[in-house]
Amino acid sequence: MAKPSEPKRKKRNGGTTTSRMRDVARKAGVSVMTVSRALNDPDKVSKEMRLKVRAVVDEIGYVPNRLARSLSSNRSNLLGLIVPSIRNSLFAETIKGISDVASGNGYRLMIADSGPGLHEEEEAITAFLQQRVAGLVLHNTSHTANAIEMIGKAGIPVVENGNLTSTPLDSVVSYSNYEAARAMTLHLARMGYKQIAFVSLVRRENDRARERLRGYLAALKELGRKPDDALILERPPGFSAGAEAVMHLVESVPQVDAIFFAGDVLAVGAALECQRRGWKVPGRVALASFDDLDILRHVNPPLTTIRLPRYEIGRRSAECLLDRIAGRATERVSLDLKFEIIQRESA
Amino acid sequence: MAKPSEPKRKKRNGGTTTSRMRDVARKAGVSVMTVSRALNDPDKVSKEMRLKVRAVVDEIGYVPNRLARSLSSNRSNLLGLIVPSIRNSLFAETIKGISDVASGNGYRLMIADSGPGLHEEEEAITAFLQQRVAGLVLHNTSHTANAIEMIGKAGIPVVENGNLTSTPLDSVVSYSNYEAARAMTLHLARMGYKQIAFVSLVRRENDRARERLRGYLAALKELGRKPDDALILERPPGFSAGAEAVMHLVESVPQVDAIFFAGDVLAVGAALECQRRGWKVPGRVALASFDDLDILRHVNPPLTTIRLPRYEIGRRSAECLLDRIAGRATERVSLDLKFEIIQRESA
DNA sequence: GATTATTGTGTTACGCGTAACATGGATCTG
DNA sequence: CAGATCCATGTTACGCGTAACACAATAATC
Repeated sequence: MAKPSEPKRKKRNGGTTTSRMRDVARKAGVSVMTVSRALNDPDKVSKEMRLKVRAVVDEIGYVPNRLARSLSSNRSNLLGLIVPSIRNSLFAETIKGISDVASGNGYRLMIADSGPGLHEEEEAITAFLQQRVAGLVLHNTSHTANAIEMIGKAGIPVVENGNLTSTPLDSVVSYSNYEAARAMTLHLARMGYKQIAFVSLVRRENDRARERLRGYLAALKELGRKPDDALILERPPGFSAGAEAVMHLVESVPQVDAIFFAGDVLAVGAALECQRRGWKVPGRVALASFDDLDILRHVNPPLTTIRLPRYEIGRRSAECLLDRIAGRATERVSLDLKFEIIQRESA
Repeated sequence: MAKPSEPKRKKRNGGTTTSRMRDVARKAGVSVMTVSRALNDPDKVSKEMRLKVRAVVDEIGYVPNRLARSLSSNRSNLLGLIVPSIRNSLFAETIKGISDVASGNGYRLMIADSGPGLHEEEEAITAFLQQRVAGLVLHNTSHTANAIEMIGKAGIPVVENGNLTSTPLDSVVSYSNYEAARAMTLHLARMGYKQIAFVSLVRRENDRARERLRGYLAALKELGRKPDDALILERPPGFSAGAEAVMHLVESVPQVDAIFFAGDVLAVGAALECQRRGWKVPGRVALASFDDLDILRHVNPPLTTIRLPRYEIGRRSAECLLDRIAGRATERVSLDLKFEIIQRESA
């Protein structure tokens, strides 16, 4: 009987008092452990216990505390995702893929926008490790030394998915930017284009853009053509930059007959600009794009592009992470989800 | 001397061992409390302590455990955001606004995609409350009864930002979908259009779309016009649906002279479709859009639309939340960030 | 029917930090 | 110089759960 009276709680913020597992236990007349089991491992308790506990939980509106659970069990249900730009709709598909798998398995997704910089990525990684995420998805495939070390120490699985890097931190689920750019360049050459320009995002600190340029250059080499600096541009993201780039190229290098926009929505901006000016595509200049944006099919003419399995990349990345977290898989994965050239009318 | 030997740790997952504050304390020859203070409240410790602790932290690569901190202090640094569709680029700006403010203040953002359903939103809310988020941003302004009750019990600040609802759960930072749709409809009427069609997303479970329809109908009423069911459509999101809608309207109701696309990228799809078919815009039919997508400026002709302060909504939502969390503000906020009609060539 | 497994529940000891209070010395105060 | 005040640090007691083990009651085994 002389049960030591409940220790008073450390402190509580003002009015509202969230109920604890202990409150459920008391009300149901069982131990907290039984409540814990009834909620998280129902097979371990008898049916009547399960029902009684559930009833009390519903009655008092108990919301389990994941923080405490994670701390105690040393397992969190958080996944971290870091993308260079949340604004960029290209990532939306991948995010959705990750999000679907995560929430379908009881995991929650934290998203950080690192901007283009590696240092900001490191900060985001630090923050996520502090939250003790169970796994990380990184879009970048290059990182600061510090970031690499921290991730190594943390011992959590990581999937990179911006490029099929040959030197992943851990696992990689992606496609080859190099091969894709190379394939498109060769494709354009096969279509008969002689002067193929290449426009990408700014390549500094952007390994995808660099890989694409490598692929373009490799294709030129295979074709026995010399790269021409005047045909290689980099531009900030956005429609306007694409519009500007096509104007610039057509005017400054009149013999250009095809432009390969290797990133962002540049190609769309270019296509719309051509249309506005009444330039025939591909008559005046052919256009090709890199990303499988829905809108590419709807502009006039529809744009030749590369279809990338972005949703699938998200899905498989998350699955890979969860497999590793659950211990179902222990090997690093290097998964090439390929790409596909979609031939439409613009080139 | 007879210090009771370190209790062995409960359990550790295999190889990697994350260091604890205790390890830092031992190595620095101070108490854990001093370490805690040196890291979180530097003014409370002497300069030499601060430096010594920092040095040890760097040396052993200690990563503070936010889970433990949050649990112990009863304060988390997590914000939850629930949007109907992560895929939809409209939300990207708002997400960025929230994300910028959050990470600038040491908060982390968890994002859930609820889909169009209220029930899924409730699930996401539950999950976030389990993580003990410090605040919530909801795009929806209608919720299940259960969700409302849970949020009430949790006692955390909430900002809704999809519509300037007059019956917010707590605070609201948004614009009036009703007023915006009404204003655009009146604007189109002033431009001389007589038969103005209205196309929105599916209105069931989408209060924004319903509000916009209300605004459209209110404007018609003010104009002394009778709504015509044949001129009111709902469509799924996407370019194709917009393209289909414009064709459908022009063919089934030949006298239509303007179409107000009140949602998603429908208007863009419609504009591109008109262009493909060589229909003059606004000659054959005028087009107007609801959202301030960058691309609207680039299609031909540029689309008349409504500019919404989406980034600002995100930013102010997050600020409002943080003010409430920090106790800097205790009052509910109802902030109307307005909208602006952008007159371009399509109408 | 005694012995061994199985099942259901409770007990104890943490997980990793922070709040609140305690302590000892330096500084101020009149 | 006694007493009040401050400052830097330590001690204790939790926050809210789970892991691991203990234990009693039931079921399976021969």
